[in-house]
Amino acid sequence: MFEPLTIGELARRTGVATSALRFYEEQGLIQSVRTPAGHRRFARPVIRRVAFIVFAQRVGMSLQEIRTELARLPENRVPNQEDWARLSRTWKARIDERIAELERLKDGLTGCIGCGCLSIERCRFANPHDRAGKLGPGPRFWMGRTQESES
Amino acid sequence: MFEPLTIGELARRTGVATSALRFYEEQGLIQSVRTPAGHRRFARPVIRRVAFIVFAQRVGMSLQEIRTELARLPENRVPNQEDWARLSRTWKARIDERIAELERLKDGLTGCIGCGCLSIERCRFANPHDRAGKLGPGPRFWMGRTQESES
DNA sequence: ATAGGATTTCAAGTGCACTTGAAGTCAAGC
DNA sequence: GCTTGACTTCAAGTGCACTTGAAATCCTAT
Repeated sequence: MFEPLTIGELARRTGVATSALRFYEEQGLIQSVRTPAGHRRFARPVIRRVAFIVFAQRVGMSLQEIRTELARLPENRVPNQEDWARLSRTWKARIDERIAELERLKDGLTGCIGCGCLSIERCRFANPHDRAGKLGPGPRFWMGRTQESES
Repeated sequence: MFEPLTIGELARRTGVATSALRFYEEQGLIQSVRTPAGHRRFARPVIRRVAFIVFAQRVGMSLQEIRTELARLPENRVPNQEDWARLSRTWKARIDERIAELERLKDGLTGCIGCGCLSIERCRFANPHDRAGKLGPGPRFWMGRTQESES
């Protein structure tokens, strides 16, 4: 059988720090089995899972969202190529949304800021179609900013 | 003369919370003068500045980077349309970089994850051209992940 | 047998971009 | 005069995605 990986090996193969891998496991994004001594052993398909996490983060997704997405993979067997391809397809759509948003922002840079008639209040570019996002504290990157100005 | 704005008015006109506006001022991103009573009064061009901050954040820039960018505006006079248009041009270029990166990620989703031959170690998509970014703790969104795996 | 590296857990710290709360001052309407 | 709301400062808290450090254990090589 294929040898499972130690956390150090997984770190080297994915470029993700061991501390991050432990964190991902704690958050339920990846799994491991333990040796009698309590050391983690990661099955080789975990590499791909971690790779996906890295990709998705760079697209701008939170670990929360990524967990939800990974949950769509089969649990009772090793995900095959088609499973990953299916996930990838929905993510491509998400990336396209991001790209579309960036295009809008680019236009808005001319329409709202570059020009003289700035009216950010009703600017369709700055707040494209009110994505429902987490409001509240913390970075709000990519989050639609709704009417939360105050009162 | 044009009436300056109270912090509440600026908040309403930009959709940014007063607490955030105070934070931006503290961080040197915007400025105000004070009334005899110590209340802030914002000149009207500040609206545009705040709008730019909101845009730039949605593109994925940190306040640090935005401050640097805003520093390119003239300090001794109210920025005119050409000043803003100049800033906007460089930002359009940045947005295009982001879009290009997203396109690469989209390809990588097929090349690295969707297909069967995953080799994240030397994946050109996951780590396109090693942007020098802050490494270390904190979210690393959009940051090039360099060889920081561990020894 | 022992040194050195890899691993474990757990608690606490970090950076960013804010928000929240307390305690007080100021301004406008009744 | 009094309430109401907007404003002030300052300290502390929040959410995310981790990292760092301490103290202990495990594995490997000499």
